[in-house]
Amino acid sequence: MKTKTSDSVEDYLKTIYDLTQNYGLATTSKIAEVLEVTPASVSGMIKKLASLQPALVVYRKHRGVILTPSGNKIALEIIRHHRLLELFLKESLGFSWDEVDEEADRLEHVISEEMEERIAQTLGDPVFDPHGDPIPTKDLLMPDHFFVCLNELRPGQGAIIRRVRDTDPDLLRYLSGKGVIPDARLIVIGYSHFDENIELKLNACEESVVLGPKITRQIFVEVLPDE
Amino acid sequence: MKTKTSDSVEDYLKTIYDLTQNYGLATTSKIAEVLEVTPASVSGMIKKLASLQPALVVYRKHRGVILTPSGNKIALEIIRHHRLLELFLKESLGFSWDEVDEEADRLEHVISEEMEERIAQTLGDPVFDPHGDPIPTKDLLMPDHFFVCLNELRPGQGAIIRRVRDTDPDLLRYLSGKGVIPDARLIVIGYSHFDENIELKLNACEESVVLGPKITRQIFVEVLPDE
DNA sequence: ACCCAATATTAGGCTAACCTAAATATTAAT
DNA sequence: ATTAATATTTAGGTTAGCCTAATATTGGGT
Ligand SMILES: [Mn+2]
Ligand SMILES: [Mn+2]
Ligand SMILES: [Mn+2]
Ligand SMILES: [Mn+2]
Repeated sequence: MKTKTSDSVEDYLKTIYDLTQNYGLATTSKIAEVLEVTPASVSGMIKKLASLQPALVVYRKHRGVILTPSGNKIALEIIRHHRLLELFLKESLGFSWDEVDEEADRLEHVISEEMEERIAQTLGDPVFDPHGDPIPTKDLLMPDHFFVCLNELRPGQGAIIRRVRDTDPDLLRYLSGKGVIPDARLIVIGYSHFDENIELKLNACEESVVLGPKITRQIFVEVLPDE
Repeated sequence: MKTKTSDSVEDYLKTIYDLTQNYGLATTSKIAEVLEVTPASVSGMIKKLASLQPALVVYRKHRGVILTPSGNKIALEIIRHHRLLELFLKESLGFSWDEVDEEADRLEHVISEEMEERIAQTLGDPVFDPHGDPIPTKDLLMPDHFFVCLNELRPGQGAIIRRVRDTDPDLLRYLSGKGVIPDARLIVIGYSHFDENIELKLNACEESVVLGPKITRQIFVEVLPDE
């Protein structure tokens, strides 16, 4: 009887998956930063993950780490739990999109496959979480998504917001206060190459909004064809 | 910043609470049996709980253990989580009453007070869990309940099933198969003092049911006045 | 090509929660 | 009151996951 992987191991694998997607590689210090542990702890855990039977990561010292198929599978299981839970907390219990990440981070490790399945059914097998991140399918395939980063748009271009990075709850609250949320339609009306500020007009609001590059790099959109 | 009590400590306190209610005292070996650890482990944990600041239990060696007010409070918090979760899993996600205990045993440690509150609201501040156990109120008062054990009833007496001990999922499945579930109305039609079997007729069913004392001691009812 | 700052690893330790085996206390039966 | 059976505690040890401090590697700037 194979014993469940620990919460810690699951968090490491999930983090390695995310960093690999978003930065190309997962380094010791990035993992440490995300998980709020010391780099020394990460070195130790990585060594362990690499020497498990079967190995969950491939490790080349000082070169960072990548997931093996086994590690990838566990990561996707946890990410599916996490994103389904986020949506469930929002849709069924009325949480707001800035609160769900923290709660899902704890719940993701303890729900059964049975509960995962019932949540997915209740929500109608959803494809995106509240931040626009894709939810891996039941057989653990990550849906493709080809969104453009908002900081690449220029005046005249129209778009629909599809995804906002979910790492900072304060930013999420700030953005929803301005109507910058998934599915919002917008048109870019200004850009300054000095500070990379982008000014945009949301369909739903009167006022225009100016966002700096620190923010626009966290937002991803579907670009609309010219009218 | 006081750090959260561990899952383990929470399970010990919950178990001590339950044993104290149901048996009058919580002994080392009973705790060990419920938590599926060795008595030696329980001795160690109890010693620790008693020496915490503030103490969570009062411990007299070889005499068992009782909760302090602090320990009681934590136990009731976890029991409130557990029972709200059981009902939520049944009502909102379609779990059956024999599945909810196991799932709630894991979830009870990780839900936030915010989530507890939202679940309670969604369910309309319920008073009983799916097995008829009372749910502590938000300010951690355990509602009184005065039910009679089914094994004390005799032919001619009518009753409504109010509570079934939730310790054995197989028994719960067996009983719901026969219609023996909370809120079912029944009348006792037979009793044998040789084997303490009780025969009863449920309003909802044609057939009568015979239950042995091992079962009737797990079932609690509200006795109806004579007609 | 070399050096240094940034990154990463190793060495050594700690704590929580468990275990087994040995010792001891309690209780029930004579 | 003794003793045997049962219940409990103590002693000693393991494992996972973290920490700090010391050491080693890497890679960019000169
Ligand atoms: Mn997590
Ligand atoms: Mn998300
Ligand atoms: Mn539990
Ligand atoms: Mn219950």
